[in-house]
Amino acid sequence: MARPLSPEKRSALLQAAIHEIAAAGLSVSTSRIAKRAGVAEGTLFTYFATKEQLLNELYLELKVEIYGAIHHRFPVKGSLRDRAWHVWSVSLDWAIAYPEKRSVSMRLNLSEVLTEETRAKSAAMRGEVDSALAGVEERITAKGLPQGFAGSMMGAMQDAAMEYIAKKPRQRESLKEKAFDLYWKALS
Amino acid sequence: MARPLSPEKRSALLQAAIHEIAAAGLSVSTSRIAKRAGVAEGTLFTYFATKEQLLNELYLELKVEIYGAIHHRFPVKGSLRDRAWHVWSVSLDWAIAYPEKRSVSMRLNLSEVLTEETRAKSAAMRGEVDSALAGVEERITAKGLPQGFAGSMMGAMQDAAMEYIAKKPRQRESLKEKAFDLYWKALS
Amino acid sequence: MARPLSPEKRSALLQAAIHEIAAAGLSVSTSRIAKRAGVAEGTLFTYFATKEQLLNELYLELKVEIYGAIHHRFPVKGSLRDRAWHVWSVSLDWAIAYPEKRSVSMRLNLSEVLTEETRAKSAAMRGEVDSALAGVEERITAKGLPQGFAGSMMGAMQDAAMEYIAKKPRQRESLKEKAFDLYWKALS
Amino acid sequence: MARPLSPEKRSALLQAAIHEIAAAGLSVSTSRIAKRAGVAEGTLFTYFATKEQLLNELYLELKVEIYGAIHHRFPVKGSLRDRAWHVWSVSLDWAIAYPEKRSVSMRLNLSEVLTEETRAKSAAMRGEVDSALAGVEERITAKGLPQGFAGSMMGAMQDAAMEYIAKKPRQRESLKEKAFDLYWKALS
DNA sequence: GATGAATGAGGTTTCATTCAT
DNA sequence: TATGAATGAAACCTCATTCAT
Repeated sequence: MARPLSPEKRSALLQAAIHEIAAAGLSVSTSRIAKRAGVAEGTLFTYFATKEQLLNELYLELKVEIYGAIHHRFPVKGSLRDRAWHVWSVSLDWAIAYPEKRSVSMRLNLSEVLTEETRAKSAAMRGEVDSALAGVEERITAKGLPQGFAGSMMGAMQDAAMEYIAKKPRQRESLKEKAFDLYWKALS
Repeated sequence: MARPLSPEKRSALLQAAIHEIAAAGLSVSTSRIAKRAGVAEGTLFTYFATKEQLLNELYLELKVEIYGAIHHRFPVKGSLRDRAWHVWSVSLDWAIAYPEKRSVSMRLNLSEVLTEETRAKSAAMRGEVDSALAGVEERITAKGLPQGFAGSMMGAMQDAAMEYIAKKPRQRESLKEKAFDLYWKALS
Repeated sequence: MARPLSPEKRSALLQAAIHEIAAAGLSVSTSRIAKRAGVAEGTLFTYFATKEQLLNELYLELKVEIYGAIHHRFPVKGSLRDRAWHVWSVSLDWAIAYPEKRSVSMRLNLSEVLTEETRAKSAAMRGEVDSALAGVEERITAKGLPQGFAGSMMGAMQDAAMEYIAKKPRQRESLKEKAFDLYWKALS
Repeated sequence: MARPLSPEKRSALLQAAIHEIAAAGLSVSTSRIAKRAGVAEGTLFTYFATKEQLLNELYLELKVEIYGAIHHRFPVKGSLRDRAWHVWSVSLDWAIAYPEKRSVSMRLNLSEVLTEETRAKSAAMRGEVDSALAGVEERITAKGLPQGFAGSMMGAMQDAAMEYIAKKPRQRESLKEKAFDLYWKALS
């Protein structure tokens, strides 16, 4: 093998894509991404066959990252509330720590570039988390709401929380907890 | 001015933009929009100076529409819960009735094309609704959460509800109510 | 209609394509063609949707031209030899007069860009000429050679003649006649 | 020189070029040729400095092959007709046996990639054959046609014959002979 | 005002060639 | 020598916008 594909370059390209997309949307040019990554225009295409592929891989990379963080030190034996809190806390922390990644993830999710395959893989990852919070779903379904609603609701409430935490980063922990309390109360 | 600008054409253009953007994203070409509206490419630019302006006006139009719907038959003298329910119900109905408009609105909101001015106007309209639900915000702030959080939370929870109502349209009213119950419980 | 598509521009583009392709092959860039035609790069694509389409239309245009020339003053009542001579003479004159067109026509014919449709249309035009020379084909088939061979042979012998006429333009008429004599002798 | 250039690889590259060019034209990428030859992209350039050089060498290789076949068992002492028949027969057989090579040879001949040097070398080879058929040329020049015309005419008539032999391979020998008869009659 | 041809900058992608390994 | 990643020029085509009609 002459020169192996460099994982650093691949990372640099994905990272560059994150910055550029967060700043200017999914319509950023591949040449800007390449330039920011410090590689030639053509090089981008030795790592990702098309722009669309780059975007799909980027989305999965982000999902792997967030779900990986959730799985890390997951309180398997904790109470239901403990487990829900873990998911809430970790994913909110991630969104706060990496606002660009969160922005890119949301944009991709709303876009038309994600393939069925990508969506399926992403759903599979989400499924693992959902099953870890099975009890929450049960409470929801007991109320006559559909399976999965609790998860969506958490995502939705986190979006709301994010907005305010971004404005007042100092009160971060306090806001995180208070918003979670609301969430938990709704389910109880 | 020989022939005045025709309101019908303006509407047709906005309507066409909604269809096209919902189907293919904000990157649809102005020529597609014009074609769908049944006018010439150039005509679009006599109604909107630039594509960006078209998009901004479209966003405001959508906001005017939804807030107008909310104001219509608003139960000014109703209980706080009644008023909250009215907002919840009307906006959810609108989102269900016009999924394309909702999609376009969300896309625009996440994009970089909205000007400060547009965002400000939109916020002003939202403010009117918020003040109609002043009591809700008070409850929230009493808990130490920031002003506006209740509104964001409603939007977020509606997004979650939407997703499921779209899947099971028959249970629409039931789901709407149950999801609202959760919302209300969180605030109580 | 705002500004109608200008036949002059279309012609200029086709003419420019002829010059450029004759000089540098089918791989000339659309931008060179546009530049030579004196129009903007993008304009080429308002006249021809793709480069491939430009090439196909160009081929047909050339075929129409040559077959049109053959049909003009065709000696319908002349002897078989007269008619064969007419075809021979006119097509050779055309090739001599427009060496670039001839070159482009040959290149296109050997290329992979011509669609089935284009080939079919071209064959239909050729068919008309063939039937005007029906007697020639009969002689050929009587010898056990396949239908169409006489036509191909004429084309082939003209190619050979062309080469030398190009070198000695002064002897043009003489060479034309002598080469035709060879052709006619082969068939007699 | 540690490892000498491998003749097998050189051959494989030329062979691969033939297949690819016959299928997709002279614009095939060097990387496709290399892949088909089973070598790395870069390796192609240790055997041929540029793509242009590869093409020129390929053309000469094909010419060497065909003229070599003609020289093989050439009936030096045969009658003029015998010698002409030998050339006719061998070259037509070759074209039938290797349609891809024939196609590539024609494409290269019509292209702009052949250098003066290549054309000169090719002409020199052709010259040898021509002189072996000196008598034929004499007949032609006696008629007032230029030196070389007989050879060109043979090529041209072979092209015509090829077309039909390809369609009816079974009648190959018969068609070969009949077409040669026409050729010979024209010259007599 | 309405039309749609004209414009040319800019987008994605390909490719011959170089060069680190 | 062989490899294939790296390069960046150049290709085809799209598009927002202008402007002659």
